Amino acid sequence: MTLDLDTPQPAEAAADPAPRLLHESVVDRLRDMIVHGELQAGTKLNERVLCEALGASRTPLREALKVLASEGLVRLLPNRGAIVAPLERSRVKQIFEVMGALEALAGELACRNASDAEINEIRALHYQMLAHHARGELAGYFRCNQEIHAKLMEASGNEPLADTYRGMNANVRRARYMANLSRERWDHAVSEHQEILDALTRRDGAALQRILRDHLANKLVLVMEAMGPETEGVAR
Amino acid sequence: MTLDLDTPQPAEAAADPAPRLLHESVVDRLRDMIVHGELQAGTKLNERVLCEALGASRTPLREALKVLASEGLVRLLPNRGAIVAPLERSRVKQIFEVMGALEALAGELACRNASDAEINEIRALHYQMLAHHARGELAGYFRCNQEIHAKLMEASGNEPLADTYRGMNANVRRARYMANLSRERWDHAVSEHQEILDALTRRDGAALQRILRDHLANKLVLVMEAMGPETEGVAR
DNA sequence: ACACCGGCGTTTGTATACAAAACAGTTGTC
DNA sequence: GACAACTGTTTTGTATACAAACGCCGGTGT
Repeated sequence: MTLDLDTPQPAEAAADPAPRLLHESVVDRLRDMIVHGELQAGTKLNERVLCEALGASRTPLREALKVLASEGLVRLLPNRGAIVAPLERSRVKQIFEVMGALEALAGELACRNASDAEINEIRALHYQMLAHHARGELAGYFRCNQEIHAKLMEASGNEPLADTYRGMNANVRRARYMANLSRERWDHAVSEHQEILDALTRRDGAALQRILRDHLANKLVLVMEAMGPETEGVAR
Repeated sequence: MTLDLDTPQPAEAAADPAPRLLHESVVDRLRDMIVHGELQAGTKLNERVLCEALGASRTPLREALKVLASEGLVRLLPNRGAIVAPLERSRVKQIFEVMGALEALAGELACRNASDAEINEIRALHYQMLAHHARGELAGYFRCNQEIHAKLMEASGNEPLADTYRGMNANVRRARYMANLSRERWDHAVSEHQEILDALTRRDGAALQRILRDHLANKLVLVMEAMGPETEGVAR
């Protein structure tokens, strides 16, 4: 199947055509495919196949693979091509540790720097998430959840922080999808999100830090359970 | 199923020549040149010139530029080539904020996970650094300083953390060199390092976190002074 | 004189070509 | 019958070729 890469870019104002680099489009598309599980951990990335699938030639594709490798999503095996990076259990744990620190910092900064409009946007997403939760719509819930955390990062006003968080998140999002929430766990996560929103509204940075750290620690437990006792990705 | 404790790859024994990818060598060389100031912020990166200088052809060079761009060291201007990423004042500040959080986490983890041998290695570097300080050798002092912080990251046992820190550090190291230490400031930095070593020796994670955060905050003040009131990098 | 326009050289973006390395299937030998 | 070496094929790693975009410079018109 052919994948439409050359989107007409409806984003920017009509003035600037915003010439996106081809390899960036390829990076984004491949990252999505990996994060969303279309390309599973360990699968071999055959250049010819991907070139045809993405409608690009080898040069931008290989540039994209190098970038994804530097992000940790792809592993380059010298003279043997590339595979989707395996998700090792220990590595996921370590990434969660880092993400915890990053989110805590973001919470502190957001309490200082966020505009009221940004907080209200997060509030809106929060209620949207509650709606999904009430209906038991897991996919929608996850989407809102991710968006809330992304917005929080944005609201911190620290771009390198948000970028770094995004990169880490891409590495573990595959695993996050695996976590199967019991109703009880799910309810608990939602209540934590309520606390997050409250602390942010009060602009209580210290409290928000603590909650965010706990929230992520709890999430880690779920993911670790879901990943099972052994490493998920194929190591070779 | 069986627990494969025996890793299929018996680590990097001396036997394996470890075939490094060409583009990785190029990335490392270019990164060094940027970090050490041979390539100053804003300078145009002409592909042909760099190809000749590095003895590689355009393909691996361009792959390297894409990777460096994803690290934030290079800025790609569509259809207009690449330049060394400018160092904006606000961005340096933000990166320091993130590095502070990362170092604090590393300190906490290192107090839990570091082996005595690792701590002793850091102690050795610390005394080496004191020697440079006593002789007023700024370059040697900086080198030891960087190594101590890198070792601390390593001792945390969290590889993604160390990698992220390295990436951030590469972005601001150019600025760090600019900081001109008065004797007083320098002495203070050294005394902070003494506190760092003490807390690590006591494995007092909470204290180490606090010290590391302060240490980096103080460093930021120096760097900001050195950078002057305006952005340093050429922004065009 | 100044502003606008078109040609020309340079540089980038992309595609393709070539060579070396790895994998698989086969065959020969022990 | 099994193991090892060989060869054909595929796939990667690198280099080069081609086309479009950009910027500069001179010319021309007002």
